Amino acid sequence: MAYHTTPKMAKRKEAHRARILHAAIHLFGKLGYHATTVPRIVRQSGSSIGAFYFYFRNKEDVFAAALEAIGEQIAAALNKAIVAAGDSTLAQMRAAVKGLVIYLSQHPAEARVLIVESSGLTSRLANIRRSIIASHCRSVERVLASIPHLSPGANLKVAASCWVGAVHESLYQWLEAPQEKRIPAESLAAEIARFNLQAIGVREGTL
Amino acid sequence: MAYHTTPKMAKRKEAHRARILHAAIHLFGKLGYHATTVPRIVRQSGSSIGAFYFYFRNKEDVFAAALEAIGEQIAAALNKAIVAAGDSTLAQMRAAVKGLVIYLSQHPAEARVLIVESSGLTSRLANIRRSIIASHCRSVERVLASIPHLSPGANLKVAASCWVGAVHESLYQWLEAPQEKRIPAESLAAEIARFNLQAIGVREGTL
Amino acid sequence: MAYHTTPKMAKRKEAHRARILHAAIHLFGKLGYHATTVPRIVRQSGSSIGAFYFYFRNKEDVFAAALEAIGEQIAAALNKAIVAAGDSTLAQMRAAVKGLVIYLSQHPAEARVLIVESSGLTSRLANIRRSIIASHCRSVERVLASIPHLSPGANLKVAASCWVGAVHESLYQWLEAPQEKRIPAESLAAEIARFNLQAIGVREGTL
Amino acid sequence: MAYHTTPKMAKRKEAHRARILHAAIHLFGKLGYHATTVPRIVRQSGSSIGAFYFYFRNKEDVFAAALEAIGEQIAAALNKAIVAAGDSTLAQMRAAVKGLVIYLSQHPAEARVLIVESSGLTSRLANIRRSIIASHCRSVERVLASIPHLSPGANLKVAASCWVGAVHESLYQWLEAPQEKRIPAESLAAEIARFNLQAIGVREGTL
DNA sequence: AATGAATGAGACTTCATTCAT
DNA sequence: AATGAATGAAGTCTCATTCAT
Repeated sequence: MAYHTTPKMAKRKEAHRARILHAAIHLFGKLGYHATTVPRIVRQSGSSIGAFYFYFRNKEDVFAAALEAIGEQIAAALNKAIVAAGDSTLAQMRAAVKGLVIYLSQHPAEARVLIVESSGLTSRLANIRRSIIASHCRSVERVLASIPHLSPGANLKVAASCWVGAVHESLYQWLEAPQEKRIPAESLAAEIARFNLQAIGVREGTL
Repeated sequence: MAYHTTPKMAKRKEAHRARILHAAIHLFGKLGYHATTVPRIVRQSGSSIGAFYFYFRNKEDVFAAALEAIGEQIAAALNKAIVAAGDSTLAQMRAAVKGLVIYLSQHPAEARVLIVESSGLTSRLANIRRSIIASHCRSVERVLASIPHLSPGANLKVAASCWVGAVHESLYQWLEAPQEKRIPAESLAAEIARFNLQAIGVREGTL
Repeated sequence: MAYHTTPKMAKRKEAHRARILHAAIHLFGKLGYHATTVPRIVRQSGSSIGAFYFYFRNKEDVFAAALEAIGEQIAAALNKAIVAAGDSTLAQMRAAVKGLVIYLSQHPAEARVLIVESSGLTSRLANIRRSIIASHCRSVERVLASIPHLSPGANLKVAASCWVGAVHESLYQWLEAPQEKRIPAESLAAEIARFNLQAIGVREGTL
Repeated sequence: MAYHTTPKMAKRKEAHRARILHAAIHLFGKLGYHATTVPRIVRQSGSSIGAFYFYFRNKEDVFAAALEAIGEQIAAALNKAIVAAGDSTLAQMRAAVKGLVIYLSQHPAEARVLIVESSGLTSRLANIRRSIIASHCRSVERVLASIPHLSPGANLKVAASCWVGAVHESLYQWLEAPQEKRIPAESLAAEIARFNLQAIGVREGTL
């Protein structure tokens, strides 16, 4: 009766949890927090209500997990893009904007969860959202601080939030637009990068 | 037959409706759409459930009315600020950003309803929100188009959404911050204006 | 200030009441008791809620009035048909069945109110319905009693209710059928008359 | 994965559903559709609101289920009565009328639901009611068609609806009468049978 | 580890009726 | 006579969560 938790079982467990989480992100992105019901997540993931509450404390908990997973995925995507951009700070900044835009445009459910659906919920979720955004902002702020001559006297915190807001709102509108009216994700990324870089004093062509 | 609808009664009616709408905006801003229940709006406004449903078809309907009222108030505030700024296009742009930021910082409930709480709801509400934002974006776009030499080759639609996004996100974070950590609204406005103007090629000191 | 109730005013009053009652019958017949709301009756009749409650105590009251009016109209129609049929008892019976069927087929709203919609309501309304039906039954019973040799030993009360039930159910089904599937009202009347007359012992061709 | 739905549990489930349905029939018969509220069905059945909506989509749905259950019970009762009557068509017809009357007089709730309370509701319910009645009518029609010499030239559809209407209206009045005023159910059945058989040309004493 | 029947608080909404004008 | 704004009781239904199996 005293089972050992074999590695195989642990893997199955993890897979089951991941399946539920994945379905949840999909539905949260498509329907929003309130329209996504637990039974529906369960149906979509081919799991059961019991299993759902075994792996997650409650509905808020899956949303929190979803948000955190999205935050990590974005951080990873950004890192990869930045590393690939080489040593130039400006190239890295441009790569970061583009990396974020491209990643989110390719993962619309995740993008909607983060940008659209995570506002106006409980304070715990608001906190998680805020900490993800804040972490992005701090990254931007750090880089801005490393090239201080570009925008002397500016409040870097505000600049960083403007930077992030520009990315989010543009993406939001891009995601809401019908597929056939969208410009290519790459062009979108380039435009946003230009706007943000120029806003902090980088001239086109400069590096 | 119809001389029973006196002007005095019509005025009372309008006042009653406005009272409910006002309470609704207050609560939507404080609690969000879902946590704001009809009974609570009724209690807050000192009205009755019956009156609520006499003046509004349903909860979605008050939210729509709130959103539209906010859109109009903002448009009016912007207009006033722009007119007061004189004839210079740049002065007008700076005034517009400042006007919007100042207005929303002084009406936090309205700001939260528009920026934070109006996402992730029904598609009807998403449409109303979108049309308000789109109207702001078009205003920005129009002005950007009037000074084309500043940012040659840029996609004005994207630039406009970046511009609006920068305002919203900064304000969002400002509103979420505890009162004692906030910088003055005027400084916030100035910083955002600087970011946005520089992003479209306007150097500090230029006019 | 002390107005006299002139005859002209009394007539107007009566007309107003009749207009409401007529609209009510129309709607009760089309939608049933519960789906027919007071505001809808008011709108349909071009009256006002206040006027409605001036002329009728409440909703049940209009339904009662409708039922009574229908009862009277039917009684009148029957009388007319019977008188027109001459002195023969059998001819009168046949005329009565036909008169009822024809009348109701030409007044479908009234027919539905009486046959379909007046069941399953309050006990007061059930009583009114019952008394109308009972009055029909008594008429039938009386005639049956006047030709006792035809069905010796039969319980006339039961026979009368069978007779009335035959008329109602056939009409009900006729009314529910789509227009294009209906046989002519005259044929329907003739068939029902034959069924009922034969049931009490009258051979086809006999008079 | 699915070995958790044991037969024992399935049986409990079915019993729970049946308990609710039974309580619903009882109340619909006593109070009618509209006066029967879901909370009341729940209280009567010792169940819970949640369970109610687990087993039935909504109130209309229980009524539909009730109507269908009643239709099946009646069909079964009729079948039994007819089989017990032997091979003679006339004996079968008499047995059918008696079987129906006796069954309904012994199940007054079911009788009221079918005859009294199922009119004037939603179109879905009207359809179910109609299909039950139509099935009775078709049975009658079929038998009538098998003895065509008795009523030459008659419209069998109309005759069948008269036949069924006679049964229903008599029973309706019998059920509405206070217990002490009722004639025995057997007498009622005999009288109705006589009326109906004679209506289609069967003389008393003939077989 | 897994299942899904069961619960009930609480949301939204309707509509008959009243009453100040 | 007439109006229609105002009321609130009461109804239907959803859904996150628990717990016996």
